Amino acid sequence: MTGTHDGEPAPEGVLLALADPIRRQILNALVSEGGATSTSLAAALPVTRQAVAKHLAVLGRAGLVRGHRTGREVRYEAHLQPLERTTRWLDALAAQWDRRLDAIKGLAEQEEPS
Amino acid sequence: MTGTHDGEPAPEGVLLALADPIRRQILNALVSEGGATSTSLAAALPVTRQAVAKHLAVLGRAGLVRGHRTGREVRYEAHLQPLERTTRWLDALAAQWDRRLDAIKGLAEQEEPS
DNA sequence: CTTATGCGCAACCATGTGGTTGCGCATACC
DNA sequence: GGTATGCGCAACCACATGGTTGCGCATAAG
Repeated sequence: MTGTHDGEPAPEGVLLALADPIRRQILNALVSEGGATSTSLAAALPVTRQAVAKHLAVLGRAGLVRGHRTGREVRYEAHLQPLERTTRWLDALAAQWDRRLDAIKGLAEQEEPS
Repeated sequence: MTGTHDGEPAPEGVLLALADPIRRQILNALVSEGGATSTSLAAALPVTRQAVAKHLAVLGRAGLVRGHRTGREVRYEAHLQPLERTTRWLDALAAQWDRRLDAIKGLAEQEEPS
């Protein structure tokens, strides 16, 4: 029972969202400028507004971005909580695996008298 | 000049690899058992050996896994350095964005006398 | 030598993704 | 009122992904 104690449900959405450079650029712009619209974002990126909208949807599903409508505009803002949860999750995962790997290597040395 | 000082080149491969549950299971098994073959991995997973081989290729491209051939078998082992680099990278990213968001919110309060 | 096992390669398929264009609607501007 | 702007929806396209099956080859086992 080598405790796989996961606990938190593995934030796949965040990993997936962050694995794309354009999505990172968008998030970066959102953070730098404290929010923006799909149109303004598209102006600074090499893709159309529609493509940006799709990326925003992905970021939204990951909980990294939320959009508030004001009049005919929709202003998107970054929400970093999921990112921080993911950071901790990843950290824990790496640590756990590291420990397990060390344990195994320790065993190997013991049971192999050379 | 709000220093984007990236420094490290953003480990997309690792994020992408880790965003898939099966790939995580594979990596987990590799860590737990100190290495395995595509065949033995497939036996414990709901997919064929070929599918596992493809996942191993993805993990390999991310530098998370390396395979050594011994006779007719190929034993794959986990390599965690890229994972740790990614952890640090993600951590730095989150911290940076957090600081920038705080800065922006600070400004907003200042220039808006209510 | 013959058989069994483990891998790699290739074809194939369904689905998802990232991108585009075009259109219609609602809100703001004059 | 009419015009311009911002968005959402839908169709469409090319390509990547995740999966399968089938085959052939090389190494181990009998």
